[in-house]
Amino acid sequence: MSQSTSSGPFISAALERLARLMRAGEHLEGLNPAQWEALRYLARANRFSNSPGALTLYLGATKGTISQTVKALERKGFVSKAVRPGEKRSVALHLTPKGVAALANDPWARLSASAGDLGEKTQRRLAKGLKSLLQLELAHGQHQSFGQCSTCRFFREKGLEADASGPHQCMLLDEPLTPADSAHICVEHEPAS
Amino acid sequence: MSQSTSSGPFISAALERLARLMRAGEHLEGLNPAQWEALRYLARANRFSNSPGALTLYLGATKGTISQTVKALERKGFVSKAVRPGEKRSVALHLTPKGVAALANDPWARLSASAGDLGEKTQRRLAKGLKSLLQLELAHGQHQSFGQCSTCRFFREKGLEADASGPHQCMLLDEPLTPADSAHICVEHEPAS
DNA sequence: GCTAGTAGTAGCGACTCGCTACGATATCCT
DNA sequence: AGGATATCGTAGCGAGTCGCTACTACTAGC
Repeated sequence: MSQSTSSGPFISAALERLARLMRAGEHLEGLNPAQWEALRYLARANRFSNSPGALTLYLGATKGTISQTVKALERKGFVSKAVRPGEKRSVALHLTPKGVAALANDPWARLSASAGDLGEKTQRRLAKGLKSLLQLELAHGQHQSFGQCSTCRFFREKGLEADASGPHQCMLLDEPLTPADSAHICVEHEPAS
Repeated sequence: MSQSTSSGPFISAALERLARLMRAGEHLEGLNPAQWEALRYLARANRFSNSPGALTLYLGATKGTISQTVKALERKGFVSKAVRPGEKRSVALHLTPKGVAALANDPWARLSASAGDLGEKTQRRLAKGLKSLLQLELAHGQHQSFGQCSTCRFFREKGLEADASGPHQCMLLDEPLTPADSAHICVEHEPAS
């Protein structure tokens, strides 16, 4: 387990405080922290992943909570609902123009910018460390990884066989993938070996 | 500002999700996330910093919110209140034995342990990156740094002049500091140049 | 001693969040 | 086909967060 010279306690303390302060600064645009989280997710989710259920898995919350949050976002005009083609139980969530516009004021985007000022080497190391830590946590809690298609074990590049339907393929859902699909994150993602 | 090859977006996304999942796992021991945050702070705060006001600054919340959270912790028996000597307006908060015991099940302590498994170099780099990011964020939001005495510009080592009152001195409050005081975090902390 | 200023509390309204129960669709198994 | 079973989402409850605006109690400056 943990080592004697570990900076583990410092890491978790810094992480906790940083997250807390970001959260406290998220009462903007008429949204609250939970609603920002949902909005950011929907901006990054591909067309297989823009459902309340996927959002539930991503945030580690319960269906009821997410249902309420989505309802609030819809009422405020940041998100619209549509029936998912071929699956009448499910709902497809999309950002409205107002929702997209709101993301320009996302407090976390400012943090991204701050991170960009850090020096390239520091950034890469920080990113690597966070990735490792997140992976450990995901594994521990049995959570989905929600990565991009290109890092998924079900992703197949069509290469020369590429046709009009899209350059790549998802071997799990048996669906063609547009570049846009692949650039976003997916509920079904499983890391490639 | 941010550079073209920046991993800033990945960093903030990983940070956000990690924090969210930790938060979702914090409904334990009859406590909720806000109460855990307060409990952890009080375990780390020195005797100048165990007040509702300091907690307010640390968490970036408002006095009213903290008042409620503290009341809940007191009702549940994790925290006790006492009048602060020489300042009748203020309240000194202390963990009860039950409060100390609860921290053994702190979900974030598990993350500390996970971090300890990361490899020493990765840990140090992660810690350094987080420290830089947190400092940027603190500066941006005009927040207190809440560091340990040894890194504070008001800290003075007494060295040979040390007496029974304690080995070191706080030049701001003009108070002797025990080793325990110095090992905890302080509201009044200002980083040394 | 009067006036600011500071520490903390009280109560309101909007909201989160886990929970249980529920309706609607989908799938599986004879 | 038809019924059991599972999945997707919602409704409503209760406890609690959280920002806000008073408000009380104490302290300090002049």
